[in-house]
Amino acid sequence: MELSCKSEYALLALLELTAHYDEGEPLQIRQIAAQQNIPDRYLEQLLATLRRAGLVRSQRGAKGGYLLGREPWKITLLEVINCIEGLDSQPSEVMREPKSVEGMVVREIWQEAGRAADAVLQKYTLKDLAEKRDARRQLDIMYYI
Amino acid sequence: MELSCKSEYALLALLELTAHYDEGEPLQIRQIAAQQNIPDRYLEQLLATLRRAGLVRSQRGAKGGYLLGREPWKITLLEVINCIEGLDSQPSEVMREPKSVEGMVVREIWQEAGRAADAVLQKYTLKDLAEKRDARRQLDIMYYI
DNA sequence: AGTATACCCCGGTTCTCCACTGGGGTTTTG
DNA sequence: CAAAACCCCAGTGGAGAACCGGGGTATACT
Repeated sequence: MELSCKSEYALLALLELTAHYDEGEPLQIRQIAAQQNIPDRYLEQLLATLRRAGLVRSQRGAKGGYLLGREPWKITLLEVINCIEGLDSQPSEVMREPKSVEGMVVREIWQEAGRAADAVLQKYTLKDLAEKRDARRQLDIMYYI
Repeated sequence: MELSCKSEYALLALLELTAHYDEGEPLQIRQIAAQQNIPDRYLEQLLATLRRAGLVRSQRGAKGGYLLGREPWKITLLEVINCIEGLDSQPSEVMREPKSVEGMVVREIWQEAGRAADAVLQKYTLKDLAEKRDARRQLDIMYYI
């Protein structure tokens, strides 16, 4: 399980949108990028991908920005990484055909392992992640005292 | 879960060694490479790595070659991929520190997903893989008739 | 002994992909 | 109408994967 920079940035950005979900006002790319230490021009591309998948909504023009496309407890981590990592990694898997029986069997095991990992990512939502973060923050304060 | 070329080659080679495990005579790189369509000079490097980890034994000189280091049912797929993929991928994970609380939480979830995938790879041994291959071969024959 | 056949070690090369940057648009608010 | 934001497309630099090659060393067979 490799966590690509892309996926991490996307999750951090969505987590930031989750934190401000109740306010109902859009968050700007600049603010998200500054808060999470993400290159803003790069984040722009990721948000565009997330928008096409409906995970975020955008509001154009001055005072514009981004909002979550759905409630935070209805967006799973699996959706996010499938959206971000999905399109370009699938053709590379398809193009190299297993060509031998051994290859087929190996692939099947790999798919089983992948499904096991996906199951974990599917049971967590953005809300879960935000709650975990809050709990972690409380812990940090206690240790500080 | 990406299956790298390296890992697949290593598994196919070990599977070939498993098939000839009872004979007790070493298999040469050339034979393995030809049988599984692997570039032989590349396979050489992978076998060297597997040898340093004790997963295979080598016999030098004429009539030399490679043998499994242990019984096929005592080698798990997880060991193999950790051996092959392990050393160079870990420093890249360590070097980028999470730096934010959000980053930490995301990493933890990712590790949980990784452990779920590893659990699958750990429950399969080379013997299991060889049996799966044989069962698949039988199926192919039945469909052919 | 000598030679052919294997493994062994180290380095280089090519190619692809990721992370990132930049230039120009278009839409909306004030 | 101008500033602020999103939008689209294209390019670049570096790292790593896949692969190739040269030269060495150990061992079996004759």
